Amino acid sequence: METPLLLLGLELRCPPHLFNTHSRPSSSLSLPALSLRILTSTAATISTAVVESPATVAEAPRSKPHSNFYLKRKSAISEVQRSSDFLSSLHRLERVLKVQDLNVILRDFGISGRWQDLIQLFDWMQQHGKISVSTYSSCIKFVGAKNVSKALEIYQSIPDESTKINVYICNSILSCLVKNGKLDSCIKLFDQMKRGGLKPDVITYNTLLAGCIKVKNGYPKAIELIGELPHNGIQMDSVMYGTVLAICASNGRCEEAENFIQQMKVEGHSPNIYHYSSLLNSYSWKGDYKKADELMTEMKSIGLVPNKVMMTTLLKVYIKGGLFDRSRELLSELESAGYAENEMPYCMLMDGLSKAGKLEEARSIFDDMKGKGVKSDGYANSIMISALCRSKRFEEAKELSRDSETTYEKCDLVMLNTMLCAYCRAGEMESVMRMMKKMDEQAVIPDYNTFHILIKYFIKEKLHLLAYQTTLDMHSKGHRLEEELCSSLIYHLGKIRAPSEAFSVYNMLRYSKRTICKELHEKILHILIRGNLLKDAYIVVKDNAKMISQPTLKKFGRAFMISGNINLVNDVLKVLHGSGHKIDQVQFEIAISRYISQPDKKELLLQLLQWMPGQGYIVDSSTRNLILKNSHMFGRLLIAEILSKHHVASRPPIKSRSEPKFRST
DNA sequence: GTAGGGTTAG
Repeated sequence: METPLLLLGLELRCPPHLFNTHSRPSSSLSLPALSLRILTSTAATISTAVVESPATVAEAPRSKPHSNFYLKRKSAISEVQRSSDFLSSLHRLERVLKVQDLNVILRDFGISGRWQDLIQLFDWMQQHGKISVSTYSSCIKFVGAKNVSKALEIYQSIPDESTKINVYICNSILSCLVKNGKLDSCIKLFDQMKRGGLKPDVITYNTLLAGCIKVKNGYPKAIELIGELPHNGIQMDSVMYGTVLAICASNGRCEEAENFIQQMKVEGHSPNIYHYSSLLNSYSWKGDYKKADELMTEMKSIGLVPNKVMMTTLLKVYIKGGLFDRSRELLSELESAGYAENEMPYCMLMDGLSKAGKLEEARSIFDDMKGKGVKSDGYANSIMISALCRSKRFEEAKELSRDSETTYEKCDLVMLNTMLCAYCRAGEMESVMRMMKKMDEQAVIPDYNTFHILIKYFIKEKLHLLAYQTTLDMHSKGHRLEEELCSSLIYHLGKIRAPSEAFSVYNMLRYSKRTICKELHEKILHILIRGNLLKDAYIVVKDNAKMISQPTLKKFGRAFMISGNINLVNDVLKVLHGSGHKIDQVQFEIAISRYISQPDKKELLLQLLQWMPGQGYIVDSSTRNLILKNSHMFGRLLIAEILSKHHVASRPPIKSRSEPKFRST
């Protein structure tokens, strides 16, 4: 709910024209970026020199006594920080405190979580014109950690266009968006900033890249961003290689990860434990334990000691590679190193074993873990419940769910879903309802899985209308519907004579932009015809005629001729014919007799009769007689003229006259 | 006087 609102908010609050300024940042403002670039891209000797000089400058004042004014400012800062009514202290010390002093206080408020004070101070600084670039960047950083839209509001409130494209401020707001998982809006804003004249630096790009790590489609986006670097004169640094490697790893691109490691070595950066961790993680996708072992050897040879993350990741590789004996050994190593104090590595192994069909071995890890008193938040139980369900041991799964409910007060969505699933599979209606109530009470927002589990269960319990309601709910919450489940629901709704509900499910599926299987059109068509929802049936036919079988089209055509909306009869016939379907005589007969019984539709009858010969159709003799008998209603002359065309058309063409010769005898 | 990186079970 919050996401779309926020995204919309961004667009509303950042109309493009605000960014279309052509002002450029002053040269002094881009200096920090320049010095960073020097720091990161030059040889170690130079960078040492650059780093050392500010350090000596900073130490210099210590030998000299501080000026009176400096000491006054210092004490003013701490007075405001400690004051119970800081606004009045501020008012009193207004003349002493410089902008940078206020910034110090602002950051202090941010670090100690005094949000209200931070906002008040920021407002005060704005009102008194004591505001700088640092004020904005710090304020956005701290506010954004709690409230992104407020941070965006602050960013948008910056009156000066050139300040708005200050790289520090831009990095700060972009980082806020990334940290809140709003990569799309982040990229949008970034593009606007660039158009406004922002000169992004290495940190800007790294911030954006960090946003690509855990999103789907993050890899191509990252590659695109990396492609922009040369154009902006930016060299990748060690941190950026770390980010990029993490992206490769989370997308299973191990070859690309290897290439980046190679490239960074060539550029003179030596990989650290983070770089190696990501490379190792990239091997976990295919469970490439051979490469993982080689990597561990290389890493140790250059003196890096594997840490908890590294060893846990290695465990993941072994599990994925199906090396369960070595996984158990490694788990023991983690235990003795003190790296298995929480349930995570046990969970990984249990899950891997259960997915490999080794339920008993998973169970033994689970019991082992419980016996050791490993700290658990309930995930281990949840994995075990899933494992039991996977092996269709629903009674045990249900028992363990009960157990989890009493042991763990707090349940997250995944745990709730797992228990819900267990109760559904075991057919425990009461418990299912209890879980739903629990979710409601804890204000847990159901996800795709929750809906899927419930719908499947309701269908199983023949609560088809409830399943339908839940599907509507699922759809309205923006979740993708699954075809197989919908198809089953459509079938059952058809059976219980709920054709409009069935059609609504069909439409939700159809308009969620996916290609759906051919049989579904046919299935819904039968339901609609049986339910006499012929106008809806017509829509299905019109859009999918090519995918529907001839007998079903025929069935539809006849049903429509008999009781479909008379004004649509000609359209239906044209659509059927246009799809390549050969309309049979019976359909024309029914249509025409209906027209005759409703003289006010005579125009439609004339249109139909005029249309038929051109498509190779003629009326049969009984229909012809019927028309002639009623021709006074249409004008005898006109009817005679039209029917004469039917007569001509009824004669076989010259070519086919010779056919009987071949066919007979 | 401001901004940036790695692993994790369901």
